[in-house]
Amino acid sequence: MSDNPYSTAVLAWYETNARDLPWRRPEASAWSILVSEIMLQQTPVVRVLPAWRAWMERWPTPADLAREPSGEAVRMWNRLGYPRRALRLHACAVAVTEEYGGRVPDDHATLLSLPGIGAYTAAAVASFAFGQRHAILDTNVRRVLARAETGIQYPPKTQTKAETALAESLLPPTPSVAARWGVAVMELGALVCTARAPACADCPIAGQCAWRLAGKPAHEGPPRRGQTYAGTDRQVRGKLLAVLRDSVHPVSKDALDVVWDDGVQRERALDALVSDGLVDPLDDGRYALPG
DNA sequence: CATCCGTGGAG
DNA sequence: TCTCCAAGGAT
Repeated sequence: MSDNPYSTAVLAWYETNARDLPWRRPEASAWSILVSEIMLQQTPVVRVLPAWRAWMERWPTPADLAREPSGEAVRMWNRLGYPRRALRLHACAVAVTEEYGGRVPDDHATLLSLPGIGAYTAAAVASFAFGQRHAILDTNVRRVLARAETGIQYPPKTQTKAETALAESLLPPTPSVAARWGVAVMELGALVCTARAPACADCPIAGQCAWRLAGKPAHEGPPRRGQTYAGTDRQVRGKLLAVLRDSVHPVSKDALDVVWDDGVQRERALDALVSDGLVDPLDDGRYALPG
């Protein structure tokens, strides 16, 4: 096994162009890296930065977070989106504190067993925090590999086994190099090989990119349609939760009812929030963030 | 495996 | 305005 054909160029590019993100600094704890990865799930770096700083200042260790009620995590999460992540991060803190002596586990399988941590995040923490050799396959890497290797503009909508195999085949043999490679390809996708307007002129592997060499053929097949948001239960959930987040005290049912006209949809959304553990229905008929 | 789960910014 | 997309995970 030897390093893949891109690694030297990509690693050199990363050396010069990497962003100075706080969770990449040498002094960043494994826990702070884990927190950043949860926050970064489907959320842009620029929005995570201030949230991560405030979060780590308030709760520097998993034990600090674990002794808070989960509702405080939901409140602190503010408007980062997908608030179930806050709940799972809190559950993660509890598990790390109670089952692993307050230390973030360093093996992939154990990380994978923690709440809110899937294949990508487990690999990311094992690689970025502990320098291990794991394939990093996030939306950025998928796009880079789709273009450079497969020669298509966009990766498939859902991740395939072929993509996983490809990412693993490109992994440099030495763990420390592999870890560096993973974050470097991700950064290349985030800064150069972007979804809308890739800056091929600035790309260190443009000369070896199958998609570019093929003349950048446009995406084939049906348009990659994302779900619409307006009018969905997600929007209603967001409005309901915002009321609770912004109130120090439990709120009356009336205070929740005003945020959405359609009563059927509103009740469905509220029930779902309760079911998810994001909202706590009190005995007196009011509602609060979970205690 | 397809769908659901928030939010905000860029083009 | 409207569409697309941003370090995914759980079911």
